[in-house]
Amino acid sequence: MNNKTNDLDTVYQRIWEAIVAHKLLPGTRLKEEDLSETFGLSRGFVRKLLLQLSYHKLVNLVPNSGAFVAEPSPEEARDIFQARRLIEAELVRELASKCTVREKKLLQEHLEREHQAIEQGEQSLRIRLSGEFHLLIGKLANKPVLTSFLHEIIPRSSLIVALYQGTSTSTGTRKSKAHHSGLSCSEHNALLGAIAGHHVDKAVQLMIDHLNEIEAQLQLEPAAEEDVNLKRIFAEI
Amino acid sequence: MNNKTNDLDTVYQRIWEAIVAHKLLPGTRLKEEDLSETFGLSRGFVRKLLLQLSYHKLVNLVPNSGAFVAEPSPEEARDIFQARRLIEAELVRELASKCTVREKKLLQEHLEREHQAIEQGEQSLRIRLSGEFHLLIGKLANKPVLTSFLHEIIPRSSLIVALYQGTSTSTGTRKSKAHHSGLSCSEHNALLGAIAGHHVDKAVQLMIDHLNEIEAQLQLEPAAEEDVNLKRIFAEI
DNA sequence: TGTTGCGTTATTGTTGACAATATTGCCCTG
DNA sequence: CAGGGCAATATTGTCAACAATAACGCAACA
Repeated sequence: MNNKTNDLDTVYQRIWEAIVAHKLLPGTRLKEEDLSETFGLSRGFVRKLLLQLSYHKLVNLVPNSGAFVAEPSPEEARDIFQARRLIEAELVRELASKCTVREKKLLQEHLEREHQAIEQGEQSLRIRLSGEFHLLIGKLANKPVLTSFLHEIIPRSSLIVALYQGTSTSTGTRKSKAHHSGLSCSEHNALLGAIAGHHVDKAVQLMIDHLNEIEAQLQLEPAAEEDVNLKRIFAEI
Repeated sequence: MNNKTNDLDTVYQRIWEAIVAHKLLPGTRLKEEDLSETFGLSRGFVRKLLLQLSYHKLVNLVPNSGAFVAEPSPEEARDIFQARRLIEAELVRELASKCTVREKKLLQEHLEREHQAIEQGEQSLRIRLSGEFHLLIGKLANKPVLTSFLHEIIPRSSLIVALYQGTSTSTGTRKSKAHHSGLSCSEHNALLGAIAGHHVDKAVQLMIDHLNEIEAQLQLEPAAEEDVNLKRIFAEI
């Protein structure tokens, strides 16, 4: 109704960004009719959309109850990062051993955009680009299956990072966020150097270190139960 | 209409078995209405079903054209087995390092059923159980993400095995099939021994060898083009 | 006052009819 | 007789009304 770009993929991305940017908080209920009139889509489309989001584990689809944006647990977070280390180490090994000049250029261009996003303080864009850097590595490594797995867990990772990094005090956190952004970007930079230079083992190690670094920045305590959520926790069974 | 067990999961499995057992040949078109009246389901359900099957890459969903049972290429096959080696090596490493008696028993029971299926010549059941053995390892290893990945590629592997093992002469092939069945089962047996005995490195190596063995049995030539399929190959773009 | 049961409302799930699209067969023309 | 376009048909895609279900509030009772 309001926005012209209301095809399925676009709306999917808009919702995804809203989730990652914490405009839609974890646990929020997504009513079909609300989404339907917000984006000017029929309820049928909204249903497809929610189904896709649930496949990617960004929303939780509870039968006869509704769709809720996902609240990945610390255990899930750790599990996901472990899987990422395994898969991305392999992908980066593959790419580093056969990276062409053209591929190097593509990675460089991407990194440039990442850098711009940080400078211009576009947090949401930055998170997306940061994820897409990893996806680009997968794509260039030419391993469709492993790359498709990455497509499934990187959005979840983004949600996890958003969830577990900035929940404490305001000023201090903002500082650490900025720090983290720059760190991540410089690590991507180092990674690119190793890949382009065909330093296979080094590239693999840098990737693992990078992922460890991201995970280490998170505050993955067992999570103090919020009473509001209890209801849904039992409903989820 | 005919069968009582017409819930979504059951029908899904029946179709999957039909595909793996080569009752539905790769490239076959699956018309919504046909399926709908065959299983006594509404077209809406059939649609969901086909969507699920396409997520698992067992059917190819071409917009405005229909659903076709997938024809994984030799390249896809190799890619899938490479991914399996990576993931399952990790899962078996995890499980072997902390396998309890109870878990050992579960694996043993499963293997027993596999053995029975071979003895009774139930080829289709055997293929399913063989896949489920690997899934059980994943489940027991307690790595949800990696295990969910396995759930995505093992059905595809089954389809690939069905596709690329028995397309040549009849008697000779049948012999090799039987041979392969027994081999696979005995390899599962050895694997179980290493896992239960907490011989981590040996278990990992056995798993990799086992997967290599399966892949090696396949006839993954570049595949002589069948004229019938050409149409669809171009439509798939 | 707290709790249990019931009726109302709001939301999701399903179906069947209709629209859009592709496929097929036929006829007309060169 | 071959080829291209057009009409007929078959199949998929979409939507809107209806059914089923769960959430909510109110009232009655302990």
